[in-house]
Amino acid sequence: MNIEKIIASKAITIFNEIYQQSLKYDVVQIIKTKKGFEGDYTIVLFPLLRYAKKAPVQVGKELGELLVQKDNFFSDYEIVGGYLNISINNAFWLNFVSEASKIQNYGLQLDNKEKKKIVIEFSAPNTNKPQHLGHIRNNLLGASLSRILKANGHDVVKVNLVNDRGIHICKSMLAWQKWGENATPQSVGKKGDHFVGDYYVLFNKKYNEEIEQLIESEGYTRKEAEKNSNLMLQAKKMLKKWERNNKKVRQIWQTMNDWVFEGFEKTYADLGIEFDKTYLESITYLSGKAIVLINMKKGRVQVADDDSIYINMEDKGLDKKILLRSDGTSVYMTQDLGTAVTRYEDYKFDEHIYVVGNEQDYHFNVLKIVLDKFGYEWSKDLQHFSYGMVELPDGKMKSREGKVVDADDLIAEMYKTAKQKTDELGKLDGFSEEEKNEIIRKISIAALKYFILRVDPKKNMTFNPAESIDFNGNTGPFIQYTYARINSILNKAKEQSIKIDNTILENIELQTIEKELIKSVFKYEKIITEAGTKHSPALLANYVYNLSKDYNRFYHDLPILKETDKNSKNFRLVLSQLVGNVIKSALNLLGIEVPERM
RNA sequence: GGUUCAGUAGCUCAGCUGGAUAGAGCAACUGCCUUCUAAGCAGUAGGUCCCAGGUUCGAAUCCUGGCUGAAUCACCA
Repeated sequence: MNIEKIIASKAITIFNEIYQQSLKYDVVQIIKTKKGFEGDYTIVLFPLLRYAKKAPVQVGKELGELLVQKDNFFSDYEIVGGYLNISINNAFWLNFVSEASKIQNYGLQLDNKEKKKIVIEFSAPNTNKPQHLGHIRNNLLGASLSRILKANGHDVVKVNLVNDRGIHICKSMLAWQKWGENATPQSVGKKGDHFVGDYYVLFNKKYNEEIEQLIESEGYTRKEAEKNSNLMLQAKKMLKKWERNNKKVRQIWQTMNDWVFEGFEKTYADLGIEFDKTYLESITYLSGKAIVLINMKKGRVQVADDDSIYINMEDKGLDKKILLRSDGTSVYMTQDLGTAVTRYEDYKFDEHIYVVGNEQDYHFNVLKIVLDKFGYEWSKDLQHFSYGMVELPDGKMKSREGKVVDADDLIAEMYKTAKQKTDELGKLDGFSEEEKNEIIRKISIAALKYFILRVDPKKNMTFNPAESIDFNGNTGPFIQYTYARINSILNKAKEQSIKIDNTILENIELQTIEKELIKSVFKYEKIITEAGTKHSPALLANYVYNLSKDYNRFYHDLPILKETDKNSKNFRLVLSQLVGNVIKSALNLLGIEVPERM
């Protein structure tokens, strides 16, 4: 229900009557009444003045008077400056609480008439190193957006694309072969992805040493040294062998990738991330090449002097783009062409969302253009959900320099801090070790997820480790705590065998704080829609934080179980239950679980 | 150099489809636990909303120009 529209249309009907005009309702601007003023919604009078040809106060008075008089939807009005603040009848708010509390999944819009089939790709890790903070943002945004789109009634397919082939994996493989002495993750007691990642780092270390040494002893320039690096040549050779299906190379590749997948599985489980389908680039990478060759026959791509194949996009204001290297091998773009076409054949999607960092804005722009030039009319349905980088307080993360925040380390660190904090506060005394651990796990993951999701996705964000483990204020645990409090009240009500009746009497008097809280709940539907269309979990995160703040104020200022008036007590219990459900639902859309106690 | 995005309190962020006195949290200071969970609530202090013009009754929000930062610009993924 769009209440602003309803108010606007009521107001315009009256306005036209008074001033003999025939304005459309969208001339009227309805905004929420600012805090500190009496009223629920505000009609901005300025735009109406030229039609009424009267002073603002006059117009406001005439309009307000008739609105309240003719329509019992409104209960009162007040004019401040050029603003007409109107109050909506309490019965409306009470009725809303009553109705919303009866709906199973209040807020979710599951019967969308414009239901779309949406494929969403996220995560897309490389198998040469463990995931870091950047991946976490990607995973969380992708998972949350999927849930939000589902809540908007769409049919969502979550896919992962694992980049499991290429020169970077060969580097790890080569390093392991040379210096690994047949060690395995089990033999050294290390998580598989970290184990393999260590060899990637080792390769780069030895490679850099070699470069320095070549520059010194042979007098090469850096470029020449890089070209002549023995290690790099061996890695390239290994890649060629891989492509030719060399048995030995394939075997090492398979073994090492399996280790990495095992590690990833654990990280995904910790983060609560799941996929409907996982694509492997080692399987799909060839299909792009075929597409390029077909389009060469159709004259849509050009061949350069050195036999490389490129496409000309000068008509789109862009440059040329290489699609096949001079040696005939695929580039990144070629692979994405292939996967896009495969995806479309697999799902016939109405929309395809790529959750990928904004460093690749240009790439996805080009991808769409190339597919369009190749005649795929669905290229217009590809969307790049572009999010900003995660930076550390002292600058950017650099994986080659080892200056990264590792995902697993971070999760472990958060858990440790949450445990320490919980013990300090003595919050979970009397719980079994198992129950305790489970609650602490939920809290620590919530802190991490909320910290990342509350920031507007398209913006770069700074990750301050010290702040991320804070559990007070604008944090995930604060919201969870609100839920736990509500749950505790409801449990006590149950113990006292109080029956909560959500058929609410319409003559309960509402306190300002109660009304604020109801209005906050009322916004939920709108926020879900907005988060869906704008692709922004941050909207939901900020919403549920504000809702929690409103509830805590209510909880602090007004008695609930101790309220003596039976009707008020019942109403406050119904409202509490409703808020609890909305908090749980909203957090769920962010992929955050709620503890029943904390 | 071109393109895209960003610049709001000491710090991290909201607000941006134009509306009233620009909001939170953290950090600092002050109150409130014999009353439903103090991981809470209330308060004090902290602002040339990067700068300069323009549009408008009205601009943090829209437009233009500048400054600063980030990303990116045909054979790395």
